[in-house]
Amino acid sequence: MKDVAALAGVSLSTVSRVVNNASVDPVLAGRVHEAVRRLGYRRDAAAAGLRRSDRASASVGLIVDDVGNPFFSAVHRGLEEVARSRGVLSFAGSSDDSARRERELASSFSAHGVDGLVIVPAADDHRYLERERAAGVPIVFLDRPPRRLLADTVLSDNVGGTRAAAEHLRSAGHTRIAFLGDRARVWTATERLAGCRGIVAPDLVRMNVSDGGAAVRELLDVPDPPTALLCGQNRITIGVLYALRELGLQDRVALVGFDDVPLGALVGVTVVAQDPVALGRYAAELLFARLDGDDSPPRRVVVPTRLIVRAASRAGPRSRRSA
Amino acid sequence: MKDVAALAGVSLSTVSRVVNNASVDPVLAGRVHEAVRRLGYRRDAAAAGLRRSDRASASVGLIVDDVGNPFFSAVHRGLEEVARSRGVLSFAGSSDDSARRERELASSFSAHGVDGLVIVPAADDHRYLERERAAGVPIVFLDRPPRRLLADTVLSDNVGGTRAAAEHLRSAGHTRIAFLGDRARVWTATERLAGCRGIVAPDLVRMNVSDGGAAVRELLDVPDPPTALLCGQNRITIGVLYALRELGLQDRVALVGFDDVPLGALVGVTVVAQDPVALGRYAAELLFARLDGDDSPPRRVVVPTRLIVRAASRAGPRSRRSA
DNA sequence: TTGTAAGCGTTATCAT
DNA sequence: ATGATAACGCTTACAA
Repeated sequence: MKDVAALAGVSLSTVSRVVNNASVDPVLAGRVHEAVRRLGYRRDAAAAGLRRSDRASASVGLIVDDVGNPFFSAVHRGLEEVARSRGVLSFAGSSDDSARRERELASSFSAHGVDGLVIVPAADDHRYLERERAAGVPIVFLDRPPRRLLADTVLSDNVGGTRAAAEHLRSAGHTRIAFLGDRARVWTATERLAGCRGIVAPDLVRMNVSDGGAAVRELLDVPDPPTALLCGQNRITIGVLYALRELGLQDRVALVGFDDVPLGALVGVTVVAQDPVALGRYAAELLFARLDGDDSPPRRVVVPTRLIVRAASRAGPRSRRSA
Repeated sequence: MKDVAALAGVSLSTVSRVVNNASVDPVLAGRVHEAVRRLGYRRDAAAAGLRRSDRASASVGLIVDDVGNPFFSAVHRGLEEVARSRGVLSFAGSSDDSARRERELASSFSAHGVDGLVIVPAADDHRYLERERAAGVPIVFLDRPPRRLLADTVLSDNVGGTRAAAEHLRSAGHTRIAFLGDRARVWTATERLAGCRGIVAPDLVRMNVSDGGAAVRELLDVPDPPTALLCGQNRITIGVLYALRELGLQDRVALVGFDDVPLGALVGVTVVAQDPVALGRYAAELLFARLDGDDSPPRRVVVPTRLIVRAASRAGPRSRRSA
C-alpha cells in the first residue's frame, strides 16, 4: 500500500480511502487505481481488521459433526451462499461429535478473528462461549439447541416430521408401528421420538439403535410384530433397507425414514426430508443480522420438514399375514 | 498480551516467548501461564502472522466445484484431517465451475493470508496464480490438472478405472459396450473415455450426456444395441439406473458406473470407486511438504481407483435376446 | 478532501 | 535469559 501511495503520488490514507471507497477526488482515485493495477496490489485483510474499529475479518466459522457428511456439507453450502453475497469467507471444521474438539475449533476460529460462529453442538455446556459473545462474536446454533446458553438457533421440525410420518402410516391402517431411534442422548433422536409418541406402539420403540438391521430382525421376532417401521435416522434407515431386502420383506413391511436417503426414489423409500441448505442459509442470515446490529432477544427458527411418500410405505398392515 | 505481561510482571517479549514456547526461565513461564489463565488470554493469529517473518497464518484455502457435493466434501474432510494434525484451519469455497469465481476465491483467500491453496480447477488458464506462488503460497491442484501452469497435482486414476471396468465387461462376454460420458470439455470425461477406448464400441460412444436416461433410450434403439453400459459420471449413472428400471431392463443390460453411487450395494450397481478422502489427504501432504521447504520439481500423484463388482454388471451379453 | 501520525497485537532485533 | 523498541500493513482521529 505504501508503494501504491508512492507510485500514485498520494498519501497512505488516500489509498486507504480509495480501497475502502470513501469519498476521494476522482482524479486522485484514478491515479490510485492505476497504481493498484500496475503493482497488482491487494489489501491485506488481516492487517486491515487489526486496526479497524469493528475488528472485522470478513470471515465466519462453521463447526459441524463432519464436514464430509453430505447433510452438513449441504449446510455449509447454504451458509456459503449468503456469506458469499456479503463477501465473507467461511472456515469449516469437524467436531466429530466431541465436546473437546468443538471447544478447540471455536477457540481456533476466534483466535483467527472470525466475525461470527455457526455451531452444530457436540458439547453439553456452551457457557464457554460466553467469552466470545462478550467479545462481540455472534453465535448461531444449528440442528440442535445449545445447552446452558441462550442463543439464536436454527432447527429442523423434527417433531412435526415424525408426527406426519406416523400419521401417514396410521392412515394406511397400521396399528403396530415401530420406532427405531438413535442414541437417546442425541437431542434430535428424542425429539423425533416425541413427535410420533401416541401413534407408535410403546412396546415397539427401540432407542440407541446402532445397527438398523439387527434391530429390525429383533422387532420382527416379537409376539405381535410391527407391520410398519419408522426410522429416526438416516444410517438406521439404510441398515433397515438392507435387512428388509435380505429377508425378502421389502414389500411386506412399510417403511418410513427420517432424512432423505440418496437414490431414495429409485429404492422407493418414503422419507421425512430435511432441508439442510435452508438450515445453513437461515443460520447465516441470523448471524449477519446480529453483525448488522440486531440485538433483539435470541431467536429460534424452525425449518419445516417434508414427507415424501414413495412406494415402500404403501405396504398395508395385513400384507405380512396375507403373504 | 500487554495485560498478561503486566499481571505476570514481565516484559511483552517474555510473554511472546512463553506463548511461542521459546526458552524462558521456568519460574517466569509459570507466572505467565498463570496470568494467561486468569485473563483468558488467547494469541491473535492475525496479528501474529502480520509481524512474523514467514507471515504464516495457520490456514489454508480449498476451492472446489461445490462444497455441498459429497465428493468434494469428502475431499475437504481428507484435507482437514492432515491440516488439523498441524493445527491449521481450512477455508473452503465453491467455484460452481466458474473460472471467474475460482479467481475471485483464490484472490480472497490470498487476501486473507492463507499459507497454501488446494484447487479443483475450473479455469482454463492458471497463470494468474503465478503471483501467489511468487509470494510463496504453494498451490496444489486436485482432481484435474492445471492449465498453462506447472504445479503439484493429485488425480484419480481415471484411465485405469474405466479400463478395468471395460475389461470386466468384456471378460463377461460383452462385445457391444457403450460409453456415456460427461461434457467433452471436462478433463476427467475425456480421460475416462480414453481408458476404455479399444474396448467400447466406437459407434456406441456418447459424450456431452446431460440426461443419462435420454441417452440410454437412444442407445438401446440403434440397430445393434449395446448389451452393456459404462457410465463416465455419477449423475449419468443415476439417470441410467432410473431409465433401466423404468424400461424393466435392469437385469438385462449390464451396467458399470464411474464413482460410487450412494446405496450402490443395495441397488447392486457395479462401479469404479474413487477415494476422495485420500485425494484430499495427499493434496494436503503435498502442500505441507512445500510449506516445509520442499522445492523439488512439481509432482503428480495418481490415486488408484477400485472396481467394485456388484450384481448389475453380471447380466450376460445375450440376456436381452434370451429374454 | 487530503495528509500526518498514532496505534491495532504481535514478533524480531538488539542491547543488556 | 530478558527487556526496550521498531516494525508488520493497515485504519482512523485529528489537523490542515
